[in-house]
Amino acid sequence: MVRQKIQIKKIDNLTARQVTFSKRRRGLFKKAQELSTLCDAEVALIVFSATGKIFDYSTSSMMQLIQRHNQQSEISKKFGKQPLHIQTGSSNHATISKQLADLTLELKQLMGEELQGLGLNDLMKLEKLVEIGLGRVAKTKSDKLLNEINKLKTRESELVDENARLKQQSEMHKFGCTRNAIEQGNSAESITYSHGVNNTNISDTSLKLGLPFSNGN
Amino acid sequence: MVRQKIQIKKIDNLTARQVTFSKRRRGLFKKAQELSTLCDAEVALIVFSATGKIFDYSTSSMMQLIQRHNQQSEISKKFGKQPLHIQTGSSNHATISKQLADLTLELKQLMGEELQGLGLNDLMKLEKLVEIGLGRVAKTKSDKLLNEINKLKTRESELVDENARLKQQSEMHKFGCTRNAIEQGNSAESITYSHGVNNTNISDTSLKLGLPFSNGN
DNA sequence: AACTATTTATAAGA
DNA sequence: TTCTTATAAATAGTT
Repeated sequence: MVRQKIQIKKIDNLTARQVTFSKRRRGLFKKAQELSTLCDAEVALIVFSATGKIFDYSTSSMMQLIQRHNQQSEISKKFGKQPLHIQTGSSNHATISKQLADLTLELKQLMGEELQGLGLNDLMKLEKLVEIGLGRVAKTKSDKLLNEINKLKTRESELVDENARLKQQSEMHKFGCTRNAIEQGNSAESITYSHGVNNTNISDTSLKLGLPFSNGN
Repeated sequence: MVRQKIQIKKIDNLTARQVTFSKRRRGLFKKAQELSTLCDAEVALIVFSATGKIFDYSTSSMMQLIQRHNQQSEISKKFGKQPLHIQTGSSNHATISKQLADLTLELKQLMGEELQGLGLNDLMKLEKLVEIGLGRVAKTKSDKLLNEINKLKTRESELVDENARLKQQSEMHKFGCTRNAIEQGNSAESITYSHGVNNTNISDTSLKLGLPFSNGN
């Protein structure tokens, strides 16, 4: 663009490319700063060099920028509704950027961070959403474990009943000795004691980490 | 900067400010594009006008940019280690921006999205992390429920033992009638049947949604 | 939105 | 990298 006008295409020479990157990067960041100052705009700029080095500028902080934007437009709306996720349909850049910003704060807030700006009402709604989200994961396991508990309780009831019957029989023996001894013995044998217990076993692995996380709905 | 050099401070006149915003914004985006093309760099630029309108530019897409960066620098490193969260200590802009980008992808991936670029190895590591994260929430409840199951199992064992003893006693009665009837009767009464079962009850509320989410560690 | 006088950015060279 | 400088590009003020 100077001694000679250049084509806007990748600079072949590595050194020249690096030099130009350095120069233009600084120019870009300067312009970004000027824009935000002159026009009272919020600017976020991230540049990754070809070698992976990161440079960035943003008015306020990146989080604050995103958060501020979200506060005015998202939370009051979205927290009233249901689904937190973004729609991945649109390929429009502005939409994607906005979704990026929104999602970042949403997820942070779902994890209990960046909550300073929220009112009591928003916090209560957020709490509900977190409960729902976590509940979905937890539900499958809860259901399974509850099922096990119920099986065990049923089994216990059976055993209690049987025990009571045997005890009663025992009492009867105190007074009436062998009366009905043969039929009582048969019914007692129809229950398999240790087998039922083993059926309720759950592998240690799945319990320790809560795995696998099959869909709770 | 032209007919007269201007001060880099907020432009007072609203119309002038809006015009300047429009002009400089276009210039900024052009420069951003040129930088990325000339120097093979990744650029993400987001601008919010004072009125809240959003403008953005990014090489590839915002998500792809973030993802690509993460792929080369984050996943192989971070997925090998443990904590997913950002450290909020540093106020350095570059750090915050990078954390923002990282966190966004991390959280999406933790929720099972944006996984296209990951290799099998990364996916397995990610799966572990998801398991750990979700497991922390689920652990408290699992622990409690496991505890209940174990109580019930212990209780069942007692009942099974008692039942077996009573059954044996019953068998003895078939052949030896009331021999030892008094001492067997006493030991049977020392077990309280229905009380132990009620102690293991868990409120329906806490089970249905998996609430409250008290810390599992 | 267009024009242009000037400032600013920067390519090439040192 | 930094500086120099010739020149392209951006843009403030005006129309």
